[in-house]
Amino acid sequence: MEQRLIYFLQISIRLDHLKQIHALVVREFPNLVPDFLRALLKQPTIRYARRVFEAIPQPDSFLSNSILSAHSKLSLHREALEIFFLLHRRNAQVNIFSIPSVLKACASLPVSIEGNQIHALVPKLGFFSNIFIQTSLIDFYVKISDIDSAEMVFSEISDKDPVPYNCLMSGYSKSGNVVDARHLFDTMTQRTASSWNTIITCYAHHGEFNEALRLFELMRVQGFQPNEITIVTVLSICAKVADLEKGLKVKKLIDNHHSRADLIVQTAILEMYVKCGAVDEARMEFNQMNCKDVVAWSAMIAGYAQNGRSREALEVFEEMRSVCSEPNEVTLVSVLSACAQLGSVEVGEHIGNYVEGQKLGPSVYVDSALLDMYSKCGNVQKACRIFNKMQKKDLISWNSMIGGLAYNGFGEDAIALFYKMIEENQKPNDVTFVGILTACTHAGLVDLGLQFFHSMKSEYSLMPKVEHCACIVDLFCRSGRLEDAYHFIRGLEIEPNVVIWGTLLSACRIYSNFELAKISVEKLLELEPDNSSNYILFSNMCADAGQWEEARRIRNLMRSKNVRKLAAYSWIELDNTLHKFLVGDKSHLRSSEIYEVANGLSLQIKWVPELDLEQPV
DNA sequence: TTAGGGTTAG
Repeated sequence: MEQRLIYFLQISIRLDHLKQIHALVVREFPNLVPDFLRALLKQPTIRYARRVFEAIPQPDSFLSNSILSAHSKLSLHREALEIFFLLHRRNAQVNIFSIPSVLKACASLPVSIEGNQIHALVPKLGFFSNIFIQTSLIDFYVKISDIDSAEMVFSEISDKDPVPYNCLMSGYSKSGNVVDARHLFDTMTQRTASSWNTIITCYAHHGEFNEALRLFELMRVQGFQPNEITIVTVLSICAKVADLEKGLKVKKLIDNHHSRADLIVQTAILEMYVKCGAVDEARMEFNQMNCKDVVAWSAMIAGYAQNGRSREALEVFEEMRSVCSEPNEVTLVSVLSACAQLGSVEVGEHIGNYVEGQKLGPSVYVDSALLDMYSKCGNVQKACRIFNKMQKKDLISWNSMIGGLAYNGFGEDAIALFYKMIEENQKPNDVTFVGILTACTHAGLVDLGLQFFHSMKSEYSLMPKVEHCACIVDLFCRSGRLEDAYHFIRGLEIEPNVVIWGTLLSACRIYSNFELAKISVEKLLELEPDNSSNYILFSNMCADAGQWEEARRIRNLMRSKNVRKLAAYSWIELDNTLHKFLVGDKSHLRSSEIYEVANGLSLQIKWVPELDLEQPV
């Protein structure tokens, strides 16, 4: 009978059944109460377990620890803490095993006062130098960013056990102290694969990818077998540096020594392919996965979106929904990013309505992605409504809204929003300045734009990047101040890129400045000798100015380099169908209808150079 | 029954 009861407990999750068994246990088999309780220590029944436990007048320490660790494992940290302090108030048996669980709860919440109280209790309870307690204390202090206390506990350890070293090392890493983390690593006499993982992660988090990869090599030279965590860490580094060759070498290690079945490892391989631009290989990896979790689906969707293949990203999302996989915040953000790139009003509205209908809690990530999508699809009003409704805004929400207003031609609103952002104590970053400088160019506010540009360094300690300089060049060029633009370019500390010279060249065509055009085109032909538009623009200018010899020289140069002109395609979406056509294209069945709709509703028409016509200019 | 390190995003 007793065995059958325990069996029923293991398979029952319905509360009414459990209550019946509980009644039977209490009445007929009181010695089975601890077994009954332990059987309840799983996700669906843990709350009932706690009520049963609290009704036991004097639980032994084994049972108390089981309750504590079960709560801790299920991430019910607040409850674990309450149980511990209840036990302590009741003067119940608390032994050496209780402390790590409850410290883990304090570290995870995190709550520093309670953690400090437990630290103070440790000597009172007679637990002086237990390595598990000391390690948990270090971990707790690391998680509450009290590195001094972590160091103090560490200095009391006489044992050379690597785990506390790993904990403190990760503490140094998290507080940005790479030097001390490395010093600690170097002084370790006993290392484990985890020690190597911690130091490799430390360098990776601080952007020192080459040193991280060097340590990975050293780890193998010293005979340490990389585990799944090493592999995932190193694959993520290969992804960040877009080193496909190295990534493939790491992948080979898995084929030789590890099970490929690990979903996290497979997702890391997928991500490595994605970041190296090998999306088709990523898809193959994705197809090979036996089971796919939400992370794998999201990674594949983001992979297509990040590589400009938005339609495929949306197809994967549809597939995900058709197999009843529940999307999370990250999935939705990736899908919205794909819609934003697509710039399609209809698809954007469709996905936007779906996301808004998901009844998620407020999410700054999803809301920012939503407003970004709406503004990139041209619906700034809707973007503003979302932005205004957001209870919490972070830097990226502000940047998305400022950029959204600026790119849609609402320059003055974008600038007003920037002042509001400063008023609300949100510090801007370099992306914010790309937004407001763009706003100034669209609103023709040259002086204000220059003022913002100079304030980057003087007020916000931000070094202007090449994209900010390009904005200033654009600012001068749009108001016809070509000489100022050129003077500005010459004074730059950073190397001007194709955007900068290209902006100047286009302005030279508009304002017929032949001299500056010549200078710009020479730079452009150096930087991108295969771009046909530079040759064409300049040769047309030469022709306009009657400089036939120069025009011929440029065209010959273009021919000799085998540079061909790309045809400009325009496309429009109508009734969920994408219609593409060339200039003067009469072949499209509904092109007249499309023109009509486009003109009447001022729908977006984008010009995309795409096709090599294989004909000389 | 007790400790450390990893994958997806605007």
